[in-house]
Formats: sequence, C-alpha cells, structure tokens
Amino acid sequence: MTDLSVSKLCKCLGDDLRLSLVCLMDVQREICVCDLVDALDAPQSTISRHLAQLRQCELVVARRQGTWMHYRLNPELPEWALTVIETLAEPARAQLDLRTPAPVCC
Amino acid sequence: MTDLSVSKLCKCLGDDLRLSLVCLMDVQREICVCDLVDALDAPQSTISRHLAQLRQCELVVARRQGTWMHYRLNPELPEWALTVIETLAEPARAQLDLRTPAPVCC
DNA sequence: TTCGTATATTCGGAATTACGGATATATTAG
DNA sequence: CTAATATATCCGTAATTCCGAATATACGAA
Repeated sequence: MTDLSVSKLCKCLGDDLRLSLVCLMDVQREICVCDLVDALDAPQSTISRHLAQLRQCELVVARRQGTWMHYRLNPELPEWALTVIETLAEPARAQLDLRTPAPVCC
Repeated sequence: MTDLSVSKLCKCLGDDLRLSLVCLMDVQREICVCDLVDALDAPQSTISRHLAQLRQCELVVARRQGTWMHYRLNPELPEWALTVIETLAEPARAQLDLRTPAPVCC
C-alpha cells in the first residue's frame, strides 16, 4: 500500500543497473548485497547507492541478518507496479543478459 | 517490432510530462500537438522537445496533416511495452489528474 | 576491547537532462 | 509573392543524476 508514483517507478527502472537489481530480486525472491555485487560487476558503492534509491522509493525492502543485508521487492507494492515488473522482467533479463547468480554467501 | 530497450522505455515514462503525453495518446488514440499543449500546460517548445524524445525512442509516431501533426503510440511496439503502458495508464491518469482534452483543432 | 567483513554514506566532479525564449521551418490562405 | 498558423529546433543555463574512491557504520568473532 505504498504511495509510489508511476513516474517514480519508471524512473527507478529507467537505468540498466537498477533494472538489473530489480530483475535479480524478481527471480531470486531474496538476495544479499554481496551476491548482487558479484552478479553485476560494478563497485560496491555504486550498487549500494542504487539500492538506497530503490529503498527510498519503497520499491524494495531490506532485512538485516548479521552483517549481511537481504533485499527483496517490497511485498506491499501496488498491483499495477507488480504487473509492470512482471511484464518487464523477462525482456529485461534477455536484454541485459543477467546470469542468475550462484549464491556465494549466506 | 522496434528494438526498444526496457530501460529506455522506462526512462521515457519516468517523467511526468512524457508520461502525460503517453497517457493522452493512450486514451485518444491520435492527438495533435495543439491539443497536447492545451491539455498539459507547458510551453510549446517543451512539449515539442519531449515529443521528439518519444519519437526518437520509437515509442510514438507522427503523421502530418497540413500544418498539424498528429501523434499516436507506435503501433509496432513490442507486446511487453504495450502491456506496460496499458497497466500504467490508469493509475498514471489518476495521479496526474489528466483531463481528457476537448479537441480544439482539426 | 580490537579486528575483519559487509554494507552505507560522503563528497567533488563529470555527465546528462531539462528548461523556455528566440528562432527556424513547413504549410495553407490570400 | 506575403502573412499567419503550427510545430520543430537552437542555444545558453540551471538542475539533476551519476560515478567511484574514501570514509563511516554495523555487526560478529576472538
């Protein structure tokens, strides 16, 4: 029941790195930062910054487990947002050629 | 059958003005620039610039009729893009409170 | 406590995007 | 031809976004 705006969602998804993060959470259900850093190769600070942005838009929620942070899509997302993500996930995975990461940690 | 990338589509929709343009084309099927300028109040050059961007991403196509230009969603959009637009259109219209413009010209 | 690992944030600069007035172009009417 | 209208593009500037190294923080182990 977030008050996510349509244009904010789109802006979040309008960047290859953030789109990749969302796609990975869409397949994995829950994934920790080290696996995300491993899967997309970008500096840790960059990944973390984009994750913060996704959190701030409430597209994503985090759960701490010890030193690790596990991220997943916000289960409270409005229906239309979920539909959009579901629709985009497959073509996006193909375009970004995301390899499903073998969990390295946890 | 455009080769539109997912993140490019999202970037286009990630701006209130462009999102409004797309929504108006989604209800109207075809709409001319003067009606767009009339509906959204923004300077004509701003509208035109955003339309050019939508055209360049091939999200939208234009047809000239005399001095008027009529815009509509690109009928060649891939299925997933259409689904996304259809899904977003309704919540977007509500959020942006777009009044369906009474055609002033044509 | 200190150390090491995981993650987040800060910060300055680069790159991109947005704005809108002014101007250019295209088309029709006369 | 000229005038008028519709739309597109130019251009300088402002605003936003992005980057990644450096640093800070949070936690568990010893």
